[in-house]
Amino acid sequence: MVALVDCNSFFCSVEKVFHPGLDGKPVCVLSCNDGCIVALTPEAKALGLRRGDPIFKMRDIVERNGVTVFSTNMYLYAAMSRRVTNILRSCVQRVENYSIDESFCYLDGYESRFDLADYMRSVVEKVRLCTDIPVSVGIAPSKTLAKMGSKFAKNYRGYRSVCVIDSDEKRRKALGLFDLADVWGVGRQTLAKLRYFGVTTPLQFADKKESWVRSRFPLPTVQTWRELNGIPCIDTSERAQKQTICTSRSFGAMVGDFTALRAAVADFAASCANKLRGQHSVATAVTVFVASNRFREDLPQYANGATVRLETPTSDSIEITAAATRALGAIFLPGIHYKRAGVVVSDITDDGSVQQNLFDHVRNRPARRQLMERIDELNHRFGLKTVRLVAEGEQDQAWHPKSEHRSGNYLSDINEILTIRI
DNA sequence: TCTGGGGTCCTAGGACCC
DNA sequence: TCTGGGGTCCTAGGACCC
Repeated sequence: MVALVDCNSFFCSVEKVFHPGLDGKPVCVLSCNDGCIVALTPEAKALGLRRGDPIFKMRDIVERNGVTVFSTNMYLYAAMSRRVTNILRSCVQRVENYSIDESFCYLDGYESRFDLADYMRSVVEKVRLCTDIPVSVGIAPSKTLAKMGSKFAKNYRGYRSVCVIDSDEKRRKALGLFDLADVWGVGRQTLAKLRYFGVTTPLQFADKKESWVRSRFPLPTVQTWRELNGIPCIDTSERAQKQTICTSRSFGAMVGDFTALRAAVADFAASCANKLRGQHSVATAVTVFVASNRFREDLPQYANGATVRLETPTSDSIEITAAATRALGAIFLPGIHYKRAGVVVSDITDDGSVQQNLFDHVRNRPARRQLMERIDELNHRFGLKTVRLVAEGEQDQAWHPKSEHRSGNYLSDINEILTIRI
């Protein structure tokens, strides 16, 4: 049996930990650039707000009902996520952190010693006690069923935060009640195709013959079918290294000037290089993409991308930024109001197995590597971008995303630690 | 005025090999 | 009359996830 532990309205729950008094109140967390709603409490949902709504269109509802709005603060959420995962690891031998707010706990061997529901309820209690984050748990023979269980646990108080699907009867009952669109692995396209074939509930889908599914759907959908029938077959183990790394942003204000756009791209490129070093990788391809504001029909539209290949795989900020700047030069058009840009590094390999290049234009790689290490150390100690390339420009630029309601980095920055007045 | 960011995996089709 | 069979690798795009 496997348990899926899911944090309820995670980003909002984190904000509520540090803003007591918001319990039972409508709270929203926004996307980068204060654009859309990405997380909201049930109270906010009840007002008609939805995940994905642009916040400027919802100003009326927000102001009339006193909805508390936060800018996204990923450092804070990531720090809290690590705390939750650590507690799970202290309770269950094998824990796989699946996303920032979800972990799978493998319960093999636990059923002989514990009642699984009781045991996981004690884990929920421990998480609550140590972090004040509410979580919901689904326990089932497969991950897809466990995820389904966690949704039942979240939506019905009777389960007391833990829903177990451990018999065929419970499985069929759950499949009959659950919304097909909410099944893990069923997206918009698959949903439409299933409906076309007359399948409207997870139960109808699970009751099809495997051969019927195989002949009409791609492999991932077949796996979902197996999982719904209680046969575990989805592997969620994390890769040691990411295969592509991307840094992209929408701009706080539109950018028309090449120098300003170049500064943004340099900033993203340096960030990609930093992420590469963080996982001890090097990349061979650097892609830059830019786009105008697709919502402004009154302005000329433009979107393009270009890839530069490097002769020697690298994680050096200077090289990657230079490559990104070249790629940008190839696609930059004057007269466009750019709203978004990004850098992707790909063709990633381990930094311990780099093929040397006889004609390498970088004369002293070991020294450059040390330079990057020193920069990373300084930035870790004194804050991100304390030491940066001149190409990245000043730290206060028009393109920087808006973040007008950000709470402090209470868990990671001594200067932003919570102040309590007694 | 204002609309997110970062990933993985699968598949079909083309290029190429003998 | 009649025009093969079997494979690999790469890439772009689609679908899905959080």
